[in-house]
Amino acid sequence: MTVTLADVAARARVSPATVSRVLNGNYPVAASTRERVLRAVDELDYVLNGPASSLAAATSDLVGILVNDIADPFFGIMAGAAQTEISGQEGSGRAGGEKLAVVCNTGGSPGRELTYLTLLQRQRAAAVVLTGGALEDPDHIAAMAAKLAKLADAGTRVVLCGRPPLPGSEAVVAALAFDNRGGGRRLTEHLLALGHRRIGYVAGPPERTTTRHRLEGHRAALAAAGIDEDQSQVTVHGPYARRSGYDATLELLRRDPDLTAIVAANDTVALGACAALRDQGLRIPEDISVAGFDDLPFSVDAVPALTTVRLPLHEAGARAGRLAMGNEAPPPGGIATIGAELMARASTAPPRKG
Amino acid sequence: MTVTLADVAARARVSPATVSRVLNGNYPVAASTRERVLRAVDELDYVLNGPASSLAAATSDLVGILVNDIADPFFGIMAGAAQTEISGQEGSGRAGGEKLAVVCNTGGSPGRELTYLTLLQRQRAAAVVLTGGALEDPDHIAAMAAKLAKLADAGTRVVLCGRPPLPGSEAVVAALAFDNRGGGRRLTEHLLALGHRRIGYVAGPPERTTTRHRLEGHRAALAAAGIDEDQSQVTVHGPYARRSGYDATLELLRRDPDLTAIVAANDTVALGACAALRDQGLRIPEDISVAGFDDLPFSVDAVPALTTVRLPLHEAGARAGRLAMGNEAPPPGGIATIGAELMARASTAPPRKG
DNA sequence: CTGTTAGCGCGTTCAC
DNA sequence: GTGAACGCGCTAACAG
Repeated sequence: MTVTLADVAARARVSPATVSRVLNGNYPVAASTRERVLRAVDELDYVLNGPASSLAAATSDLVGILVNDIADPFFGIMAGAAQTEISGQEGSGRAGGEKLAVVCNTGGSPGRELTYLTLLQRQRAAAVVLTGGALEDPDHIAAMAAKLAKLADAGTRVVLCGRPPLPGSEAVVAALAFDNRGGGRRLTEHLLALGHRRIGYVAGPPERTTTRHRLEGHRAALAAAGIDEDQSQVTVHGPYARRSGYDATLELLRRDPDLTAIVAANDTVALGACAALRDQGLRIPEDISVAGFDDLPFSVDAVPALTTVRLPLHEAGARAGRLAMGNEAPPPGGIATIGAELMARASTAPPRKG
Repeated sequence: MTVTLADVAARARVSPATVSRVLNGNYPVAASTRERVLRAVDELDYVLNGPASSLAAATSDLVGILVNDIADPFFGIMAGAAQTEISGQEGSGRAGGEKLAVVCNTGGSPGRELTYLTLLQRQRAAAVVLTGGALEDPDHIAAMAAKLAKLADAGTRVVLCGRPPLPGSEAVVAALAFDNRGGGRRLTEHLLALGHRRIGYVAGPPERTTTRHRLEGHRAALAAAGIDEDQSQVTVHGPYARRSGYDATLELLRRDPDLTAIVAANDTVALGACAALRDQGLRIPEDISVAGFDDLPFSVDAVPALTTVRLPLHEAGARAGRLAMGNEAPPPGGIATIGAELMARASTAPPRKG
């Protein structure tokens, strides 16, 4: 039924071992033999049996990329860059020694995250890239650290991209962490410099590193400016979604109608915030300023163009891909912090005098 | 080093076969035995060897989802829905009989598309879902048809989602095609009803089914309204990207400054078009109307809100996932057309008199 | 309900 | 430079 290595060997009048050698290209083979084998492969339309070769070699060419939300370009950009770096730019359809780079959508669920890791472990994946913020629940952290240690132990390269180093797991090849705290601080400093004092904050889901770090940066800037009031009144948490920005903004306005600026957990949330403000008849930035985070492609096209913090998602993803392939030396200590740059645009302006 | 089925069997004082049976849950096993085995699995932290079991069973739990651009929510939404349907909503980290749903980013390259299919074939994937428009190059169509036939032959379920049925391949379980032609026609009819007569069109890349069908719908509406001039003057092709919409719009304005409306290949392109128009000092929709396609989440938040055509991406992806799992009966003839609904919003209005 | 026996298809020592 | 033999870890018949 299905053609095997032995069939190819018979047709090429060589031994199975030789066929294996030309296919893997790791041993010297006479040019004439190699050609004969390749021809037989073509004529028979032979496709290597992945499971069999993985079993025999005790490794596979699978590389998993985990994302929290595949419908969010934040993850799509990183994953795409990593995948390109791993699978190679072009493809002939032949499929030589390529890796199979593959993205897995956890939906932000810790259970699914662990399940995917187990599934990848089961496949003896060559590498795993974890993108985006992590959940800070102690149980989950412990479970993740244990799982990653086991993966690393089995020879799987583990790379973190846009995620802070996991406490208690030195099993990781490299962690590329975004400077969310610094970015958050600079963004709020920008607002403070414009003269804002009453700033609402639409935060991401609690217990996520990304959420916490951005919020900490925000509050650090406020504290440095001598704004010491309790911020919990003007902070609302919610998922990283447009809808959340919309609802939270209405809530913030209800709590404090005198806010002169709103900082959102990310650009998507900021867009929802803008919609809510418009629906309330408020003009941006004349009546109220808005800022986001990430600088996703659509942010520059928003009206008004969104002030935000740029994260080099593409570069980070590509670098993670290279690290996963072993094509780049890990940073010193295995940890690199990736800068976050303020992009001041039209959605922020000085508050109204009055 | 790594613990195997035999280790578990020894610890549970049963035969390897029994362990296999409780793990796969396909044979009756005494409750007491099953519990003993499960405990041993836990104590030993055993993880099934995927390649070995795939080899023995001649099937795998891998399901591939191919997308043209993972950074584009159009694909992200479909892929996410399909993946959820396949992998299940929740996850305990245990990984029982779950499938490993996995998305592969072709970047729109035919070579990479074939490479990924070969890689999935090599893994003996349980199913493959192809999303989005297809390339119309005859060679590529033939190669794809052959490849899909071979996959189907090897027991892999093939499902098309948002892609028209492949001519010459009846190997496909089901094809869910979007009504791009109908949607395109209704959109342009809407513009015509508003009074527009000079309409520019920013098309997608040539030789893509999606591009062609949307354009055909557009032109069908024009023809039905008696507008028979050569449309090639007011049509510009480009990738499905923001930048393309920007550049193409400038080009269209140069060719015909009297355009009263611009139809874009999709919402992302439409956003770029809007940016270009604003940069030219034109107001939307007072000076010129703009329309997109897909109704991605951000489109309703654009300013002004974007008139577009809604595609039920989530539903289509979920259905494709169910079809891939064999959890839903294929439509009659294996082909279903999915409706596209006009969403008339603020970015379109009657043209200026004068 | 459970143990025994064979392979699944390939990579990898060894010899030659 | 090439072939022969063995085993990777598991599932699928068969018994019993």
